[in-house]
Amino acid sequence: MAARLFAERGYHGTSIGDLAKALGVQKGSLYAHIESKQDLLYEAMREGAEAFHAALDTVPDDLPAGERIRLALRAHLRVVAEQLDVATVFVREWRYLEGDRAAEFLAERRRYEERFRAFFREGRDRGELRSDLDDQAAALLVLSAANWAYTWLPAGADTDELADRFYAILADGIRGYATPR
Amino acid sequence: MAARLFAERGYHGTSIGDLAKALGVQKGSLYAHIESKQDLLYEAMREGAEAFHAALDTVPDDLPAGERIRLALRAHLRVVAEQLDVATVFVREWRYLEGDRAAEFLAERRRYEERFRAFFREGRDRGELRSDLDDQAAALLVLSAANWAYTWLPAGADTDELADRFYAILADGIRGYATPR
DNA sequence: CTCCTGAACGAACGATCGTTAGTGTCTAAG
DNA sequence: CTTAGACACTAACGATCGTTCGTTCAGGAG
Repeated sequence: MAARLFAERGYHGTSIGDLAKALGVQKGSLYAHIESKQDLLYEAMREGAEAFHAALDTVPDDLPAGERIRLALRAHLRVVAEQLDVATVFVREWRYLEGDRAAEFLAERRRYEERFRAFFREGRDRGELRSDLDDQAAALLVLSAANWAYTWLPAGADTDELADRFYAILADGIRGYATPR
Repeated sequence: MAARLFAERGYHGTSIGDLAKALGVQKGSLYAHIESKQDLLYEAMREGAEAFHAALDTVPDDLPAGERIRLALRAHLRVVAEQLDVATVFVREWRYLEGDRAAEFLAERRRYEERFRAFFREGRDRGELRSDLDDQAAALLVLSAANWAYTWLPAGADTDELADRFYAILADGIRGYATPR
């Protein structure tokens, strides 16, 4: 609920009064449930972190690297489309977290991105991807597409198909067969 | 100057007092130069729009599509690294623009992204890229990497080399030569 | 029934917000 | 020398901010 307004108007652009009105309640009443506005931001961030990690957990370990990347992209985009508000807070509004909570977010995100990077690194090391693959750049490219998705993904989109289209390009590239190097 | 604080703390997280202090001036004094806080956001957005378009203008028309995409990515990342604050406002803070100015931004961005998409569409139609290329998805992938860059690009990075690394992956893909389809 | 607890209320708090107004000072053109 | 304009100052405006307070009320436990 709070995530929706934070995603819509930004953390600093959303007042306690706005949140209270959205809940049909006086603003003072909110403090029976929270200690501060920061709490609401923190809760939304936690929800996002759990959703993204849970989605990654559904990717089987015993598939080739390419398949795992494709499924990881599917999983990520699904979270964005199904929990757009929470995903938006996780990707964009987290930076208004203060103190330890900002550090906690950064650790959470680092862990998430590292799980992604591992797909590429392991895939190359096992010979399932190009032996000359720049795994850092490749991971960054995919993570960029994933992290930017909240800006354009419509709420009910077919994210599986979209992820597959991204992956097809990523897998084989855009160069024409007959194009000279 | 205003762009720096907007990028750092967000538009709503930056007060007129903050801006005045950064300029070594009393906050009332700012109103000899602007009409409202919105003006500063608008100016930063305009600066960003001009920088990105000017960068795209440096890409020659008479190169193969692949080269133009590579150079466009170079140009974009260079703007992000060299004008990080303004780029951040253009990519993230624009949404706090009100009224006509929000619409103006959207038109500006649509135009920019369309120039990018044209590289892919024309490249495929001319046979310089894969004939079965999903140009919409490919453009979205590159634009995502471009638009996300402000979150991780260090200020003095070698963006040309980075752009080339991205392009190498985009051009030939990540799949191993011996990997079965 | 009484008691306790959780939740909501309405009013108020001090702080800060963006903005305006009136005044003073410096500079450069007439 | 006078004047106009640009720019900075201080002070204050009404509005809104996040938060606290004392109170009321409903419902379940004893």
